[in-house]
Amino acid sequence: MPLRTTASYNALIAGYFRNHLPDAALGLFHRMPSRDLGSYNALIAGLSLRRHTLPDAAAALASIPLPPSVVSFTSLLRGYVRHGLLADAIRLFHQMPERNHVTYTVLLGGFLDAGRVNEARKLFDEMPDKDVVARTAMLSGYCQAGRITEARALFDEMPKRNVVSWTAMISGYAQNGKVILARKLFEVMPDRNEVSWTAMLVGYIQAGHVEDAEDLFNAMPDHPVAACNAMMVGFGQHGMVDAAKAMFERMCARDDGTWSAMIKVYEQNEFLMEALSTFREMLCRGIRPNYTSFISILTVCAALATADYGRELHAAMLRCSFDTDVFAVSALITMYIKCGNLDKAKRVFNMFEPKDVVMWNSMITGYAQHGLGEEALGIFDDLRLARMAPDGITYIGVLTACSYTGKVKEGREIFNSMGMNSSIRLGAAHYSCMVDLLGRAGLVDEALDLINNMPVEPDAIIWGALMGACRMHKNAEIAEVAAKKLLELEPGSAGPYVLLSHIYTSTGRWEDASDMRKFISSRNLNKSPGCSWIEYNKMVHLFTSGDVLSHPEHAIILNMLEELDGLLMESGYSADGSFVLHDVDEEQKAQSLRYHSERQAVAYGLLKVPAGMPIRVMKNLRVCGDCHSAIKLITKITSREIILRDANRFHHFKDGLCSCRDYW
DNA sequence: CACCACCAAC
Repeated sequence: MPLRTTASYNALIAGYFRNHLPDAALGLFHRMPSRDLGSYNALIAGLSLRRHTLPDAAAALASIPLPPSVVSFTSLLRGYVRHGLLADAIRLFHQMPERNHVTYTVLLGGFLDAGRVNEARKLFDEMPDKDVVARTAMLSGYCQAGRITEARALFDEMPKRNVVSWTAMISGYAQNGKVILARKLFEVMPDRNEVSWTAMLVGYIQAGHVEDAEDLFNAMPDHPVAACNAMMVGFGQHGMVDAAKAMFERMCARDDGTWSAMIKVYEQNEFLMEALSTFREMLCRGIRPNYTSFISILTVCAALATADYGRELHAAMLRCSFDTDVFAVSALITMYIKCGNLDKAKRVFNMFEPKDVVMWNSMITGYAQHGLGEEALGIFDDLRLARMAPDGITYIGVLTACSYTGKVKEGREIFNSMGMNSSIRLGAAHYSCMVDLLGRAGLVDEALDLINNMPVEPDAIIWGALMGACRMHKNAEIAEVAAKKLLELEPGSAGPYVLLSHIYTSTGRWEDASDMRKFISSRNLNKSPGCSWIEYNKMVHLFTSGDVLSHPEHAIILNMLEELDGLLMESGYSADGSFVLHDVDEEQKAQSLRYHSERQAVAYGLLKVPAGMPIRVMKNLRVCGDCHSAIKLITKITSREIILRDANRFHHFKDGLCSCRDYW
């Protein structure tokens, strides 16, 4: 048996740590015949990889029987930086007996990751001998902060540049929307590696130039996995799912990023089932999901509202220690919200520190979607107490909450306060929230006034909000104004015609209504198909409007639907026929109200979901008004609780009432 | 120790 050197043991220890086998590494460390400083350094570096073993790394450093070297200290410093413990890193840096250029560069990276660019620059200036690595780190720090002029100045000042510095500068231009400048540098750089090619490729993809990206991809000497992954994402962003899938299938060397890119492509293009099955296939092949694939799959879960699967994912995330990442936890919160589990969402939210603005927004928007105005405003107050700066999306959430709960006074105050806050740019989305708020509250004239005086061009969403308000408050005159504008902006869509005919009907203008109906049926207008689904027994059961027969258990579903009809009739319910018309845009070929997809899903839920458990139904479009009334009554007759998530919001039905208070 | 990919809210 060959004699093993201490150095080879040390290398093996480092390898075990890198491959997520800390126990094997520790075992070997304790078993090895003799240890040198390199062994202790490997141990410290390994224990610094995971956040929860950082204290062990610090203890190991303190207990080395030999005098520690710069490398020993720097390994722990790297651990602190990696896990965002910048205060500890700074403290350690100052305690260190000596520092080399690596030490400086590690801490520099810490400042840059935290966005503390000016402090990074201060440290950089204090650095005795600045090597090309430190310069490049500083340069890319400026680029990430969007300070491209300073980055370029640093680049021009550099005494020596290597391919990494060139690539950093190219990437900086590319990420800051200067793809032409990036290309110019790319053309003149002395030598390129595959990272340079990939950086340029990503520049094109982020600028939305898929064709240029494809040309560059074809010109590349070889195709690194990162470039293929980026290309897939680029295809996905342009709806080219087939191209992305072809790339995925052609690739022989896939990494975890490839899998998460494929899942992301499916998720983004609403191929939700494909996203789920791809994630499952990845697990089957024994590939550890990285946190990005968790994020994508949580987003899929949120869209499908598969609560049980979502809970499983949460458990898996905890096992992988991904619950420390803001992005992943935000996705988790949104998943719980969209699955209707607000308590759990709030608990996850409360536990996570430090929260970023997106996380606050997730929570505020979540409450708004559930029609919980008080709670949304409460979180908004907490946000301000925490001295967190709200952004434009925060206000969309808060205004939506006010709108859904009729808080006109609060909404007006908040809207006006936005104008004072110079860091918030008032966009069309904010105006549409406000138009919606005023319109729902019956202040249709004021809403029209607001539109006429707004500084940005009103879009289809704004006119649509006004139109909806007109229908709610039976204002045919303003509805016609809004419809005309809507038809200019979106000539192919059926929505405005349908709304208009509905308003004519409800205001007694029968002839106009009839003309409108004829017009709608004579033209082939865009109608999106309505569908609803329900998660049962780890499966998603999908129902489409007017088509009961495609479900394998259609016989019992039909029975249930008929039974429900009988019960509804007995309690004096009569179908509101006016919604048949309204539903032309919502339900493709709606033949009968009771075949609406949400009604089928509710029937299936009543059959399958155990008594005492709420029935959770999802719908891709806005809930039909007649179904809304029927479901209210169903909860009273059957003493069941039904939670329906439609395209806009949640409806919690219980004891014959809905949480939206019929205001939606 | 620096350059490329996979990443949350509307």
